[in-house]
Amino acid sequence: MTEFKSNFLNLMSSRGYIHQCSDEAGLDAAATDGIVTAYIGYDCTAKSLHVGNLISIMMLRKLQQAGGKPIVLMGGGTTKVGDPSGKDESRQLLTEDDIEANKKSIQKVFEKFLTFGDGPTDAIMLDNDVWLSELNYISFLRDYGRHFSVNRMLSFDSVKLRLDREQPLSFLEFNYMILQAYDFLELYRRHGCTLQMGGSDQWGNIINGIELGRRTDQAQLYALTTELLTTSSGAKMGKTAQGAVWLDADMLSAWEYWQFWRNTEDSDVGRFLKLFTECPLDEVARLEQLEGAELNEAKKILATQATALVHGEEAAQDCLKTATETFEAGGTSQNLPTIDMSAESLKMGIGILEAFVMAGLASSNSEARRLVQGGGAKLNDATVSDIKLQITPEHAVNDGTIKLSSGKKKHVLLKPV
RNA sequence: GGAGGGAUGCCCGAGUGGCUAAAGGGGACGGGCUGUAAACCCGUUGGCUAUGCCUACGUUGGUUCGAAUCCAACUCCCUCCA
Repeated sequence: MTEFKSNFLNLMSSRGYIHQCSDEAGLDAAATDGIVTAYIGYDCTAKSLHVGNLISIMMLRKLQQAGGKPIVLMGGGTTKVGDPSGKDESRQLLTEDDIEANKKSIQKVFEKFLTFGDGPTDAIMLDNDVWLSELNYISFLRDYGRHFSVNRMLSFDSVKLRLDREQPLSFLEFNYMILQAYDFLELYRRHGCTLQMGGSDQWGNIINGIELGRRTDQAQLYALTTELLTTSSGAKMGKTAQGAVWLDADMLSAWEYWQFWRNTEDSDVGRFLKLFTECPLDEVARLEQLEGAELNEAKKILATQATALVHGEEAAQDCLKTATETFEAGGTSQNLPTIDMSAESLKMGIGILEAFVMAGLASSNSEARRLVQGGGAKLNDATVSDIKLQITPEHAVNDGTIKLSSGKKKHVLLKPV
């Protein structure tokens, strides 16, 4: 590991964020001499960011901790174009209304990680739609288009991938990298932003921005990327059965979020503690050394700290408590996800299959039936063997709730009201 | 505008008249082993008021006792030419 002079790069390096840097020495010097202003751009393609975006959010947080100024750039404009990087086919174009709604919803997350304000190192949030939608086609081409060589653009991975696979790449998407390069220049001019960070898939786009800045403004800009995050077994981070691991509590509960981290693979624990928690490095080193089942302690710390950042300390502690009660004491915690049901219909008797669907543990009666037949369905911790079983008020235990489980990990309480 | 190729289940992909709710793989879910891990092994994987019924191979019609498979028109996509 290289030793840096600046707090910023030392922090980034020691916690494993750095994959590639365009000019380590130059950036190190800049970060030592003054406040570095850096930005990361976020697409507005979904209502919430997910775990895959988390590493970059953490980078902005670390930047601020190390005395830099973070800029969160919402891609209100670039989302209208669509980033071809890493996708082998075009996405459906989103409407402007959708983009606007997504943008509003995404913004909330950042307030948990960054301090916004007017001070020199306070974070600011911008939307590139402000300048991109103002552009005049001809003058833009003459002022900036001439700095881009199509020959070179064709060699970029994001483009090459499509061409090699003979997948379509529209001219619209082809322009994405130019717009992203222009963003960097615009942020340099408006806010003195000299560093763009992002995942390694953004490297080409970032370098384009650096080049453009040098050619038009003789600016010295920098790129810093992280490894694209995968688990040790190679799976992309952030995808689970239900879909992405969202950061928004409305889309994924704190409990599920905690469980996601709790189920981290052994070999990822140390790496994730460094990237996704504020756990001191010597403590991480100690936790990493744990063997076998003891490593579960480290996973709980990982889960609780990571959850605290997104959902708050209190929610994280609740999750830890719930998990301990449920998995270690083998009991039933009242903090498990609870679904209300009608007490009236319970009196009439509710079919076990219907109950599993109601609890969200199965998407159809047939799926619930298969779950029962496969021996994975439990009612109050007892395996259900009869698909015709009727649930009645007599099944309500522990405070009048009924516990349904799918497999060992997923539990839901039904509460008659 | 011309010539050719394509559209199949969550995804990839086989299937060219009945044996097809549709091979195979991936993913996912459940079980086993374990530590709420990984790897590995086994099972499941359209829906329903269920020994039956309904829906489904781009859309709409047609041929046929019978169509994912044959025919026609249409929609969308790709490649090459202009």
